[in-house]
Amino acid sequence: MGIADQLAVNPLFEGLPSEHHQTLARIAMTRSYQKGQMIFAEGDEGTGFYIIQSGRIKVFKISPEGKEQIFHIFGPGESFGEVAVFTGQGFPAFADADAQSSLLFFPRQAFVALIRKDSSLALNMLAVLSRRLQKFSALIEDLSLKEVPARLAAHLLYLCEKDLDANKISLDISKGQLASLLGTIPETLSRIMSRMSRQGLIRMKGSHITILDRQGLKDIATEGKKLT
Amino acid sequence: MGIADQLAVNPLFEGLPSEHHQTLARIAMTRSYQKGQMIFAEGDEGTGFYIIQSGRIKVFKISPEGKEQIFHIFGPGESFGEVAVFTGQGFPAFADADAQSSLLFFPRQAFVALIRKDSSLALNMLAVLSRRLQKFSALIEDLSLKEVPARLAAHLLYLCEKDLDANKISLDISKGQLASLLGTIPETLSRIMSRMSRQGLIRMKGSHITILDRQGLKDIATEGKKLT
DNA sequence: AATGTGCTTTGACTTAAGTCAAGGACAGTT
DNA sequence: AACTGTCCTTGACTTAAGTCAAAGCACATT
Repeated sequence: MGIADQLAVNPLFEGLPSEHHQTLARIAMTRSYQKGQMIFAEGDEGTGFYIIQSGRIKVFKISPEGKEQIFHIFGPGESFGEVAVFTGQGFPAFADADAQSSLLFFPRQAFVALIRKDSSLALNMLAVLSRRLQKFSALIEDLSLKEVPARLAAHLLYLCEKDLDANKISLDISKGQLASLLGTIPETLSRIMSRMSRQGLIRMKGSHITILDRQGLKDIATEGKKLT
Repeated sequence: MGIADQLAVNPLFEGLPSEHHQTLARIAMTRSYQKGQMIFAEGDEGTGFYIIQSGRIKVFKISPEGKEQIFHIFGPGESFGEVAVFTGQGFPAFADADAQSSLLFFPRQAFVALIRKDSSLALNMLAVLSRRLQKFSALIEDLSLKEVPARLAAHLLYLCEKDLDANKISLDISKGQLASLLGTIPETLSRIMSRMSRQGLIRMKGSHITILDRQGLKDIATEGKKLT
């Protein structure tokens, strides 16, 4: 499949005339990254943004003490780094490859020129950024208003819905990373998961989790219901 | 000053041809709100967005237990509620008037039609949303990676820079609201402020704060330095 | 089968921050 | 000047979650 065809099915570019996909494909540059390799650092000049062809990218921040908060883990078809393109300031976070990855890089100048010509592209971009803003709202809400069990419960339900709709989840990230995504540390996550198991809410076997009591999890996630 | 003239100096609309300011002025509707009056609730359908002419608007979420996290307090010239316009989903948070306010409301349909015609408007909107995304990143970082003294120190330094550059700050919001903006509660904020006073970092008199040791605050805000 | 390396779990302890409850301070009103 | 409501502060206590340290597991390699 050519690059233009990949772009045609991306939310950012869908609905655009196909000659624009051609143009986009021409300005895009393919870049490969090893697992663990850094893509950009916080504060780096934002010279463009990325779309993931394959692999997985982690976007995160680090505290002075070295603790890491993962903002998002992006997979194939998703884009990241757009914010710096439009603010003109540096990247607001770090990004590195969580696995061997292949990315498309869109240089800022060329992309802005394109967006100026095609308002559908602009609207698509606005939709993508708006949705990201919504996700961030949810994350802020969770971090400040809910405790860890609620965040975990919500996340498990989310995974369950988006993946296969059954009650089985298989984590594709390590529990340490999940902890960081939830704004906590592995020890705390581990303890809470075993409490949930003990109460019959979930069953755990390695990276395989089965949801046993969906309603119970919902109560913890949304109502103020406590995990004893 | 006519509405079109106000719009001309707004970041969202600057640089646009003046006939567009006329058009925008025509689709905008003026709305007034009493202090404490709700503008929209979380989940409400996003039929448009707002620009503040005068007054002050609070955007926030509420936990099931009733605790409130303020996301942002917007003042004259700032806009809010744009996200719902582009996602098509409901508003992701609550908004109410923190003081008697006068707003301009831009209905979604008409605005999207306009943005479709003028890519400069789209780019301005992208810049505004991107900047908001950056702010959210900072808030997430603070909430999950820093403790309250660091957040407070950072906020005081921020206020000091944006307002008059002297070392005097006068809070224009209540300390209770400041607590919520920092993701904590009034009691905790109060204790930390008095610790900072005791250590000679700041002087406090009502809603007037003087920064005595800028470097000391910086150390607490950015380095992992503790407040004893 | 044995070794090692990197996750994950568990336990004992510490700590930051929240809760509850009681005073103060202050501004506006009568 | 006394009253009232609101906001702010302080104190004693509780609790969620982080730290540190030690096993335990699991999987890959030799």
